[in-house]
Amino acid sequence: MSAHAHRELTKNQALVFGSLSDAGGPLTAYAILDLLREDGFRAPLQVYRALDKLVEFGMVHRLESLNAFVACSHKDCTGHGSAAFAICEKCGDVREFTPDDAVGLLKNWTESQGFALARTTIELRGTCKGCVASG
Amino acid sequence: MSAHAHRELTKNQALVFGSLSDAGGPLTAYAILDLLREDGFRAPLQVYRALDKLVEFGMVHRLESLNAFVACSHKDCTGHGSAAFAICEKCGDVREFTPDDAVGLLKNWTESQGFALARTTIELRGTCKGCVASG
DNA sequence: CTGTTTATGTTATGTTGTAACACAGATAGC
DNA sequence: GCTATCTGTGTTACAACATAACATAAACAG
Repeated sequence: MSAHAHRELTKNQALVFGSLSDAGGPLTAYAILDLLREDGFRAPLQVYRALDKLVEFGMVHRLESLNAFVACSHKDCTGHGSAAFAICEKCGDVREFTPDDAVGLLKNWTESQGFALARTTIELRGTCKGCVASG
Repeated sequence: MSAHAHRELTKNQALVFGSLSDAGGPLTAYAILDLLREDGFRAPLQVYRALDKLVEFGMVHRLESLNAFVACSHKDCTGHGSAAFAICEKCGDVREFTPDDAVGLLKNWTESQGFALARTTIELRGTCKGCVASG
């Protein structure tokens, strides 16, 4: 059982996380809302409030450059290092990875500047291997 | 004379770039629109179209996590490496820097995956030196 | 001088995200 | 039991960010 399940999610949080897990890729908040209308969701705030908590828990990541959200691909997201994302602009696939070496260098820079780092956003846009091959 | 000026900007592009340069920090498209109403701007598209070109030219960067835009801090932006940004959540200050070492490691990862990298987004959130000291 | 490309102006609309207020359920302390 | 508080929820309305579609004009190559 994944560490995610250790946390007691509320009903709405579980529904939203389930949508993202089932999707296997990024969804916008409004896409989630549409998926959950049959479960009683009526308004964007129901989605955004659940997403806020899930992001806080580390179970969901926000993709700033897509205005979308994705379930963390790790079994246990809490406490892992900063995530990065490779986003294919052809097929929309998103690969999460953890570039500890690159993040370490960025941390070195922030420390040298006296900048107290709270959160990193690293998003790489391009074309994935499959789409390069077929395109 | 900076390399930026080498390029012949259209009237709207020059107005938008001037706003961002004068601001010395990030502005949203609608903030730019309000600044330029006295110059005849009436609609968001006038701003977005100019921003699209300025970003394409490398003279302006988009900050994905702020939905805002900032003039490149380099004299000659064309052709320089990928930029990164340290964004202070207290005072809103944005520092642009060029972490070639970290970007190099990210490129190594993409190459090992067969991912054709087109563009990197690196945005660091936290508290700048001044705000750490005063807070 | 005509076809093409690029920039522009304008209206309307689409997409993403929050404010404000009301209510329900759990629970800790008296 | 009772009430204070905290968290989650439901709903309406709205704010903020971005683009579609269509029309006009200026620049320029052939």
